[in-house]
Amino acid sequence: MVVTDSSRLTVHDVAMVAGVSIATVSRVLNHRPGVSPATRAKVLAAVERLGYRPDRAARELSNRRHVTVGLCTAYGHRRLIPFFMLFLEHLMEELASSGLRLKDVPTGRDGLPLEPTDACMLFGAHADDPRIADLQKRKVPFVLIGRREGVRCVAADGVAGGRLAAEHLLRLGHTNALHVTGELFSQAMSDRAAGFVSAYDEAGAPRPRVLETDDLSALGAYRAMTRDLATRSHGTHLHHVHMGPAGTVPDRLAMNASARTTAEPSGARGLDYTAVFAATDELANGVIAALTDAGLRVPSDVSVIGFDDMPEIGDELTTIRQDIAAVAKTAVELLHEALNGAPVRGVRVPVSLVVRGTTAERR
Amino acid sequence: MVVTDSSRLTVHDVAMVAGVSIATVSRVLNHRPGVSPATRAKVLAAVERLGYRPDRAARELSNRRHVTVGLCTAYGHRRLIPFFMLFLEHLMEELASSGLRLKDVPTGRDGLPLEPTDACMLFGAHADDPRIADLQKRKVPFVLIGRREGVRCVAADGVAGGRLAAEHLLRLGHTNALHVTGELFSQAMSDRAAGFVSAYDEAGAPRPRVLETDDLSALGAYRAMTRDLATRSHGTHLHHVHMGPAGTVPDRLAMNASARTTAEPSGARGLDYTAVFAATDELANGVIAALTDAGLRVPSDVSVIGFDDMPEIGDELTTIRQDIAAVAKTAVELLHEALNGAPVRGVRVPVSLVVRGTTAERR
DNA sequence: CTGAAAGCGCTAACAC
DNA sequence: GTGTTAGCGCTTTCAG
Repeated sequence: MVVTDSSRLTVHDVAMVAGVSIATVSRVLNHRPGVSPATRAKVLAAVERLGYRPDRAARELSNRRHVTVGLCTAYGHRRLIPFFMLFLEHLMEELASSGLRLKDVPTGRDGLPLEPTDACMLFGAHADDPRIADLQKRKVPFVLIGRREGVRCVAADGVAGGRLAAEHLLRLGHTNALHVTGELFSQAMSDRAAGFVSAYDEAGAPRPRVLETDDLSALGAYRAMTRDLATRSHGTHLHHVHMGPAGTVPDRLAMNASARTTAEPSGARGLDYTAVFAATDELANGVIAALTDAGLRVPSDVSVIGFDDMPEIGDELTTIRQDIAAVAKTAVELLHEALNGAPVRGVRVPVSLVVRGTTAERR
Repeated sequence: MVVTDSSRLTVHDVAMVAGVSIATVSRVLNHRPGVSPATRAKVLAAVERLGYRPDRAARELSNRRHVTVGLCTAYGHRRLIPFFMLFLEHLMEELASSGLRLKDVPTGRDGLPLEPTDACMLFGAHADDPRIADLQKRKVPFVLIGRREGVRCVAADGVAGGRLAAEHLLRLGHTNALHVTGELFSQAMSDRAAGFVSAYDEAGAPRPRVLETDDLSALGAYRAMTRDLATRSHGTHLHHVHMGPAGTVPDRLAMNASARTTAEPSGARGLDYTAVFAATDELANGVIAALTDAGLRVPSDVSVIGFDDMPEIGDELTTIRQDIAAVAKTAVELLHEALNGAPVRGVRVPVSLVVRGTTAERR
């Protein structure tokens, strides 16, 4: 009935190709010391050539000591953020196939795991996240998915992404833009905003207004946009942008980001922008819906660009793609380094612009 | 003799306690034929007494004649539906610990896996889903997460859930209710609606109006509600409810569900309802946001009840809880039955009412 | 430094 | 019916 998968690559295949024993292959794969650089290279070459991926189940079974790694994330919102789920899938895959066992421990309101774990993956750290100090004090090895001086961390390059978005928009003639984002309190959000805004500054274009929402869902963006649209169309009342706690936002952003009004009339309906950069694809979705419901067309009236390149968001959205697989892979490498007490390092994964149908030249 | 690691219970322990061999234990655990009822009972007793749980990794490794089970779901929306992700987690856990390997094969626009798999888990089947016939024709063992005469299926009892919601609302005096739901084309949605509506019918209360949205997200509900609120407040134009293809919706629902207007003035702002039953918690979230943005208070002006009891949705929502773990567990059992060619059966998992803060007595 | 061999916990031939 | 035994793919002593 069921066909056996005889084509499964094993350590034996790799050992054979590399001309070594399976034990050596295993050593190399587990970054174990005591293998000559030459043999190591041979093994890695064989792995590469064969496209070998260790079997997760076998690894788990063999590894007697299970390192459980806890997931520290914002309280109660895990499954509500699709991007996070997507990333998590990659992370679990990487973790599992590197022999580690991800334990999905419940986290308290402070975002820390309620049960003790051998290590931690930290998500969405704030500028002054207390969790980091806590983890350091308790000497729990951890890696931060994000960016932070002096801690082991990895993330997509938000600043570069914001820049790419700005350059794309400017190239299309959108000298007046709006930036819709989550709370700038978050490092990821403020990086993206910083890159975007500074590119506009450097181009000598008016500094984009920043519209923050505390709800990262499409609905959150929709509500914020709709409110903003209503306020703006009256042309008088300035929308109040809620900023994070003082000091957590880069100065260049904190200074009356919302208080500027463009002198020249631009865009449809007297809007002060002709393009929107949303900090995530999901936010972009909400932005587009709000724009559409307000009778504006995308991209002919307003261009919209997102960030992440979530596959589910649709195949029309112009966005900044981040290499989720690479981030996850790096995160796991860093975790191993943490477990082995290697020196701390942070890595930023490059992003790229994906032009699709929601951006167009300014009319 | 093999001395077992004190920390881990194994088949050996069970075999020892039951006074049989490990092979027999394995047979019992895998519902394999050829074990006398007496021995089977002894083994099960031992398992029970020891609290033994088979090791997932070992099972997977040993079961190398992999049965890959594909996931057939709506195209491109997987991660966008939190509830689905939650269910999936349970399902994967069950599948893995029963030795099956869930292969997350990409599905085509028709919802069928693009790569051949040994079996399938089918999600969200429609009344006349072509995928079912296709699977049957190709003789691929499958189980449907949903409800459908004549196929192996399991789901929470939507009809009973709708009923519970109605009874709760009626008990609070809400004789006029609105039902916000996804496309009734979906069996789950129409079951919930049917239970809800028929309970109102039987109570002699006005039949609740049904508001459908093709977007199951909170944003979808928000937009639908907001549009409805705007239309209704003028008190003239009747909102057009889009119904699924003819014949797919129970007659009792299809008949001008939206064409009735209550004679008596009820609720705030001349709304024709004082309570809303949302077909999912996520929809409920959108409904609450829309109500709130329209200046209505929940629950003092309008009561809202959801369905699913998603942990992330917040701890304030009154809802109908479904036992996700039980559904997942049953799904896997059914899949094994399918693999073994056992007779087809369908199971409905009971649901329960969870009263929290979004419902209150009608004023 | 590298290889041979003994399992990790479980399933499934194959014997009895 | 039930027990024996040989692996599943990998890690890891322990020799060489």
